Parts: sequence; structure tokens; C-alpha cells
Amino acid sequence: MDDRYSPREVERAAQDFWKQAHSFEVTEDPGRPKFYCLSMFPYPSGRLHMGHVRNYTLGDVVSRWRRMQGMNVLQPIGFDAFGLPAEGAAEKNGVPPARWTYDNISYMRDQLERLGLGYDWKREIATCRPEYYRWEQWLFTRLYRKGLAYRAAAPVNWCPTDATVLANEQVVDGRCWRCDTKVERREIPQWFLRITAYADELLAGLDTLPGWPEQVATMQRNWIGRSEGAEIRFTVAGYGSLAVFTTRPDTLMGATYLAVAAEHPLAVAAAAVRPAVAQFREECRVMQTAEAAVETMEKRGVDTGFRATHPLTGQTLPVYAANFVLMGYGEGAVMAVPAHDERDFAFAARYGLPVRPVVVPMDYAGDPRALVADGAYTGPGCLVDSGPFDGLSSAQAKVQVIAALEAAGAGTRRVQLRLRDWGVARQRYWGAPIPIIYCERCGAVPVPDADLPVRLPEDVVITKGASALAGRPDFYETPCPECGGLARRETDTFDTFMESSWYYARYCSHDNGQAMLDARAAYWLPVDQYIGGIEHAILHLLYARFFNKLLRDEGLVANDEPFTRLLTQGMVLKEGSKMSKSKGNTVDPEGLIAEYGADTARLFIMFAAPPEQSLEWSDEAVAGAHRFLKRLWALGRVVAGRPAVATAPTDERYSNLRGLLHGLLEQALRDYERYHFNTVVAACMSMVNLLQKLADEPASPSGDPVLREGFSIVLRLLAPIVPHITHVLWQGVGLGTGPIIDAPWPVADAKALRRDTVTLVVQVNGKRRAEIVVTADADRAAIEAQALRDPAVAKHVEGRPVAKVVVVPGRLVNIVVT
RNA sequence: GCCCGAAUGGCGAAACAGGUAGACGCAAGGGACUUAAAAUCCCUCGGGGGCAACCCCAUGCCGGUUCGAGUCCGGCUUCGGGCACCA
Repeated sequence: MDDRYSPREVERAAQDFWKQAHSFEVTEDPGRPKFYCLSMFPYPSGRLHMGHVRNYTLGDVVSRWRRMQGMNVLQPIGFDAFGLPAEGAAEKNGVPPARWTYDNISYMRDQLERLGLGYDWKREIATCRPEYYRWEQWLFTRLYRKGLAYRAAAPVNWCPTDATVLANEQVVDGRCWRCDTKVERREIPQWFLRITAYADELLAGLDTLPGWPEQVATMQRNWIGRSEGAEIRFTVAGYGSLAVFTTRPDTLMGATYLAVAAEHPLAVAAAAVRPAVAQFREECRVMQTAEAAVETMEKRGVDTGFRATHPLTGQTLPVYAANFVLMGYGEGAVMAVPAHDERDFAFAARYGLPVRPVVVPMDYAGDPRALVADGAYTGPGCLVDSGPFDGLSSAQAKVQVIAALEAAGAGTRRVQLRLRDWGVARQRYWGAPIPIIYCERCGAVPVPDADLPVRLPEDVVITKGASALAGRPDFYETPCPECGGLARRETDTFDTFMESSWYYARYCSHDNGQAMLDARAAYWLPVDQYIGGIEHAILHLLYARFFNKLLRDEGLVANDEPFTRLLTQGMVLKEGSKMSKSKGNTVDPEGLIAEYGADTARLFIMFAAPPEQSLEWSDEAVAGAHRFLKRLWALGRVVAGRPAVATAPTDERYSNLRGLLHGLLEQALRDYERYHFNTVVAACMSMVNLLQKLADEPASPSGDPVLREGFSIVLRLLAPIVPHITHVLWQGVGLGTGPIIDAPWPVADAKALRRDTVTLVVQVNGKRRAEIVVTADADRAAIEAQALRDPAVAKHVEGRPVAKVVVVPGRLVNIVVT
């Protein structure tokens, strides 16, 4: 052991040891409890950022901790290698996306290794490799045959100048980011996966995941948005039947107009005879697909001239075409009840349409008109001005209105989802090819297993945003697998969420060239702990849960849910905002490791905040973390110089000190269980502070065993967090026969924790007035008496009558006086 | 616009299950060591009053529940995440 702590040498020594011993390569071992710890794999953007460092340190800490507890731990890593930035980089630099991606992967792999992360590198996955995506293609052909994959028209953002589809990210203020042209909405045929068929199961499954943060489950529930309501059919003169869906059939009597989407057949029919409607439809083409854009835009509409008949009153209602009604939701048509819906209210105010209140709060006695004078009343209540439904509650009215509609043959009860089927096709080059061949005679034919994978040509030069595949006859010209005639391959590629939806399973069977998954997956799955950013709370995590069910129904996995426990980490901020190149507030992990070493980076990141919270970067605090490691090293040198005697402390001072150490140990063990790693580090710092005082004293047969035991505990508690320095100190001090990664996890000694007396806080009317020391076995009466006897307490009680005394054992006494 | 979170000293935070608010660290100030600096070590450190013992105020804002609220409930404000083609 050197005098000075040299992170460079320490980290090289530890990493060499793990590599030579193949410490993190694992196989299935039915004799030990397994633990599969997974961090969300990175997109290979070029370099790691602090968010990655945080994510992967968290995963590594959990993995190493479970390993020291004796579990068979799998911790794999890979790269989510398909995606838009590769095409952007290619366009800019003229480098093929494949080359750019593979270069980035090798650079980032090296960075991950230098962080000391205990990965089983044998299992590394890059999703852009045909060995990986062939199984995605294979599964897709099966889903197609089952009817779970289908083709339908769906809107995309279209730039008329570049003649390409734009991602939402590429639309800035409604214009193309490249050429500033106003983006249009265009319907094109797309591939979909029928996730809505699994909606009920995805919803129910959330209740089986106690290891997930409640907020994530709530977000997913709201995203699926299962709601019960009614489908109502209105008769429209000169058009036919117009169906709408509503969650508020109780407000049917308050409907004053109907609204349809601009793309609705009724609006198309109206446009043929009414120039104003044609004009409006034309204006609606200039619209984005992003929900946030649609929801915040100005709500506009136009009278189609059609008139609908109210199914229960026979009243005539105008039918508008409106930009806030979307063809993709429900029926593409709504009944508007301005009195009880904010959006309908605003629209009615703008176009001078009547507002008819029909629901008032239960105990409301005033004029219903006054209730909705300034805005809609959206709560439930009691029906008024609703003919036969007057006096019913909203809940009762929903049932009775539906019954009335059914009797009239004009409607029915229905469940509606907010969730839409998953559009998995992208009009892009750098993605997994969709394994479908279009034949004029045979239609859409899935590529036979023997012809898989459909390889993506990697030798392309990207010029503009358009998919390079559509311009490659050598790719798309192919014989039809059914009839042998000339056919054309699908040139769209898969959404990259496809690859990230099943990678967790493939790590288990990474080298199987004959099957997607095998028996090894049954051993490791489900993932015991999944860790990643909160920004993935809905899309990625919902798609992965869906895919797991698809895999299960294909007989490939046995579990219903892929991730038993989920940890959503907060973002890494600097000066209060997210680190980003555009803000120029990034901190490169590389420089940090060069200056202080990986252990300092890991320690700072674990200490600065609990995992779920955002983490504020601080260069000064990083230096502080480094100082702690230097102190730990110096302490280790003292311990190494003391004789390794194993006698129990006889002196009371030393047994008290040992009690304090075991108290901190108990706290640290509890905080590991809670994943409060910041307070684990705090407890370790306190232990080091105590041990340093002992180390400052001369060697003694009574103090040295406490010093040695305490240091051994601190090293093991810190080993998952700062694995390099603890590895070298463990060996240097000679604390065990094997490496620290295989050392037994420490346990608190109950004997050391036992106390003869306890300190209680005494409050008078909830204000802290004194502290008393009582024997550990003192009863309530004795505690009460002693508290009242205390002079500071007596002063505040002052002969006033004691109304009540609250005694919380081991904590406090509260004397309530009047 | 809709859904989900968060807010505690100069700063990052702690407070297990409603029970001493500010552990642990950073910064700052003072001191020791040194020819000097760096490094290291020691002391002070939420605000106000008091010589002191001690007292008052304080967990974004307004209310409520409770013997007792940073923690639970209702209403706001500000900031952040997501909104289906960024990953």
C-alpha cells in the first residue's frame, strides 16, 4: 500500500483483477437465489453523459450489494443502436450510420469499463446487428399471422418541401427544422401492433407490481385511459347515422351541437357543397400530430350545414367540423355539452352556440344558468331540466339515459380507451427492416423464417431525410415467397422502441443462433431490479410490458411481467437546469475520471442526492468526495500498522464506541434496503470520523480490535459504491482471505446495540423543553413522574392543570396543560 | 391544454411508520502547522433577542385535522418529467 492514494493505480489494479478472475461472468445456478439487475441500455450517441454515470452506478451498486449478500447476480449491458441521430450525423459528416454507430459503441464500452461497472461483457448486445433484430423480425411475422400486426392509414408530419416525414422533434413551432416550411398532416399506410387487445391485462398487471413507484403505475393507468360511457347515434338529415362516444351520457339532454373531425366523412360530404367547409378542411391540413400541439392550438370550427336530430328530444342540433376533434380518437365525432365541458363551453362562446345546464351540484338551490355563467360545471350532481331524468344523480342518470337510448335503438353502453394501437413503422433507413413483401397477386406476405434476417444494407451514404432503402432496388426487388413473381419489399423500418422492448430477455440467451430465447431465460427472468430515467415511465415501459406478454403468448417466457422492481432515477442538473450542449453546462465524465478517478465520481453521485431525486452538480462537492477517499486511505494505513488481535473490548469507552459503530451499521443496512445510498455514505462518513479518533490514539489491545472491526465494516459497506479503493484496502490491510466482492455482508451485533438507558425529549404543549435520561425498562408512570420533576419542565407547567400526558416509548413525552 | 411529480440554512441534503427540524457533506469565517503556499487538522456556522440561563421565529404560500405536521387533507404558486416519429 502506497503512502498516497493514487486512483489511477488503485483502479487499474482492481479492474485487472476482475478481468482476470472473470468476476462478473455468470451462468445459471439453481442452487443459489438469482438476481437480475438491469439498467436501461444507452443510445450510442458518442460519449457517456452524467445521466448514464448515475444510472449505471446505481445499477452497479445494487448488483454488487446483492452479490455480497450471496446472490447469483446477472448484470448485462448493451447498446440501443438504431435511431435518428445516426442518420443526422451521417448526413452532416458523410459517414455511414453503421460506421458512426459502431465507432461510438467501442468508445462508450471503454468508458463504461473505466467506471468499474461489473458487467458480464460476454452478453453485450447491439440492436443494429442482424443476429439481434432477426428475432424481432421473426416474432413480427408470427404476430402478423395472429392478426396482432396489421396495416392501416395514420397521420404523419409531412414536410412538402423536403418530401419527407418528420419526427415530432424535427418540427419546431409547426415548421420543418430544416427548411422552415409549414408542416402538414398527411395520412399514409403504416404497420401497427394491436396493443389495445392487451389493454385490460396491462391495466390489471399494474396492481401486481408493488415494486413499482406508484406514480409510474398511475401515469400508465391514465395513459391507457379506460373509460366507460356510451356510443350514441344521431340521425343526420341528408347524411345518415352519426355515431359519437361520450363519458357523460348523463348530460345528453344538455347537448346543443355536434362536432366532427375535419377528416370525417361527414365533413368531406359537406365540403363538396359548402366552400367554407372545404376551406376549413384545407386549413386543417396545416397541423401537427403531437398531442401537445393539438391541445394548445386555437379551437376553431365551421358549420357543416348538416342538422342532427336529438335521439331523445327530437330537437335539431347543428353539426360543426372542428379542429380539436381527431379522427383517431373514438368515432372522430363528439356531442358537445357546453354547460358541462370546458372545451365545448369555449367553443360555444366563440360561435354563439347555446349553453344548456342540466346537472347541478347535489345541494345546489340557485338558478342553474348562474352556475354556468362564467364556465362549465364539470362535476357530478343532480339532473335538472332533463325531462324524465330530473332529480336523478349523475351516476343513476348514466344508467337510465343508456337504457333509454337502447330502447330507442339509438345507442349503447361502451368502453373506450385513450390508448391507441402502436404504430411501429418508420419511413427511415437506420432501423430494423420490416419483414414483409408486397406481391400484386398474394398481397402482404411475411418473409419466411429461412430468409431471415432481412438484412439492412450498411454501405449507404445518407444525403437527405428520405429513407435510403426506398432508393435501393437491390434491397426492395425480390421474388414473392408464395408465388415467385416479382414483388417489392417493405422499405419502412421498425420504431426503435421495438428493439428496446425485449432486449432484457435476449441478454439471457444472447448467443443462441437457433432461437429467440431458451431455457436460460426462464432461470433469469423476470428482471428483479430495473433502473432508468423517469422519462421512460410511459412509452418504453408500457411497450416492454406489452412485448413481454406477446413473448409469453408465443411460449417464449413464463412470467407475466418483465420487471419486478423499478427504480426511476432523477436527472442530473447543473445550475438548476438539465445538462445540455445547447446550454453549455455539461460536465464530461471523462475529465472527472482523469482528475479524481472513477470511485470519486461514483461516490459523489451516490452521496449528492437519493436516486429518485434530481441531482445538482457541484465541482466543490466532488472535491469533498475525493477528500473522503483520501481520509479512508490514510485510515487504512493506520489500521494496517496495528496488530490484528481479536479480543473483545473490556473498557467501557471502547464498548460504547463499538455500540455507536454498530448503530451506524444498522442504519446503513436499512438504508441499503431502501436504496437511500446517500445516507449509507453519510453513515460511513460518520463511522470513519469515529474510527479516525481511535486511530489518532496510540495502539492498545482494547482499542485496536474495535478499530479493525469498524474499518472492516466500513469497507464492506462502501464496497458496492467505491469498488476499487475498497478492493485494494481490503487486501492491503489483510481483512479477509478472498477479494472483498466475495466477502460476507456485515451484520449488526445485537449485543453491541443494547442500551441501559434512553434519552427522551420532553415537550410541554408540543414545544421541546427538556431532555431526560431514563432506564431502558422504565414504565410509563416512572417516565411521567421523572418528566414532571425536571426543573425546566416544571417551570412551563407552573401549577397549571395537566390535561394529558402522551408518552411515545423511546422517543418523547408530551405534557399537555390547559 | 391534459396526466405525473417536486419545493427544507449561503449550497447539496437528513429526519424509518405523525414524535428533538437541519444528521452527513460543500461553501464561508476564525485558528494550528509551514519561510510561504498547497495539502492536512481543530473551532464556529438557519434568522432574531439576551451577559447568560434561556426565549421567540422558521420546512414555497393560504387554510384544516391532531396532544404534536417538513410528513396527512383541501386550495394556490413556481419549477420539472411525459403527451404516442428524440431515446
